[in-house]
Amino acid sequence: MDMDMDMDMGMCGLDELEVLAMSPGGSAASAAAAPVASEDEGDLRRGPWTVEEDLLLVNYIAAHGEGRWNSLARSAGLKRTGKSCRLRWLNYLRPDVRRGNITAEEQLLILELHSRWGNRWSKIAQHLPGRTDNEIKNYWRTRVQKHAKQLRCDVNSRQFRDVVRHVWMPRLVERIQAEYSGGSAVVAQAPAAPAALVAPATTTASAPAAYYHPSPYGGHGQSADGVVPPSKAHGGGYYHADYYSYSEPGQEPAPAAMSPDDTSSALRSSLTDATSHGAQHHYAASAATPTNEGFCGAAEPTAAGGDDVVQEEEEDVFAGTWSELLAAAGSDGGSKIGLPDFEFADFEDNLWSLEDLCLQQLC
DNA sequence: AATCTATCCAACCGCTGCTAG
DNA sequence: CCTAGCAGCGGTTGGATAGAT
Repeated sequence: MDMDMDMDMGMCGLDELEVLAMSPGGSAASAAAAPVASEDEGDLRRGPWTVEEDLLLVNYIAAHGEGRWNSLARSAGLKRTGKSCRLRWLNYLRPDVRRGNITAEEQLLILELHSRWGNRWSKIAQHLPGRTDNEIKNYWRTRVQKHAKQLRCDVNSRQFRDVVRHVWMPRLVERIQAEYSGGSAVVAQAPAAPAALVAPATTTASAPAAYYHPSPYGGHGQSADGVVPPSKAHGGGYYHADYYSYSEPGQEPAPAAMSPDDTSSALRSSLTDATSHGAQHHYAASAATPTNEGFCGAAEPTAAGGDDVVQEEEEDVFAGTWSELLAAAGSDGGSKIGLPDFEFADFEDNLWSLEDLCLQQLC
């Protein structure tokens, strides 16, 4: 786009680069590539944030709180737009932001909530403590859409939604149950401890190290546990080891579900039912409610309406085969069926391995 | 070792809705 | 009621990195 950033390697000394190597925002390379101010738009900076900027922002918010981002940016001495400050804070610097692997529970929740609300990332993120809308959006685009593509169907197509609902989500439920029964369970998925609070060498004495945690990322393939203390949730809510008991900010954590809608309780009951009756079939039954069905075809209220036509066509092409697939997934797993003509071999992610799914459920 | 490709994610942009004046 | 400013949202892009060739 118009990311006409000046590349200025000279802005960082070697010492700073060492610091930047463990700084939020990733690698030293990316930090080193941070642009100096683009001189247009009144000396406003764009591009990757530097450690110094992060500290300015964190320190200012620690002292004055969030909000009024434009004036905050000026007051903090940041040559950034308020928008940019807000984004950096919410997506990266906020102390309760959680990054790293999306757990099976989170995947399940994302799939469920997306089936209800479509690309309402912010709304979905509200139910995933510590996760940002940006991260969920990225997850969806890079992971879920990738698999839809490999299945040769539109991510919003009926076929894909059915596979998600009847095959992948039950599989995730199974996995979660296995984790529960295995003892490691969700507790192991939940962040074990807050990340070490490391302030860069350039941190001033007044820099609130408690607000500054290093990125768990190291670039590509990052896999780090989240950094959210299990009892603290995004937005001030409470996050339990059993996150199906997530309660809204301001509410006391409760042993029973206190979700704003029936999402959490539906998932929990599905899990409970599945525990005693067999995961995938029971979940599939509960997930395939008329409510969810009604969502089909309206997944993207803001998207171009032309997609519906495409989806209809896809249904014509796949309906029979997918019906068989899904029927087999929902009946006794003993029956062999003809598999639709998509490729299995490329799935490396075991959470999403269709090969695995087919072996377990269909073959 | 060099090059290519795929993946991931931070950060940007444009748009919309809200609200204060 | 109108308008400007701001906050927030969703879509998109560019760069870094890892893995494949």
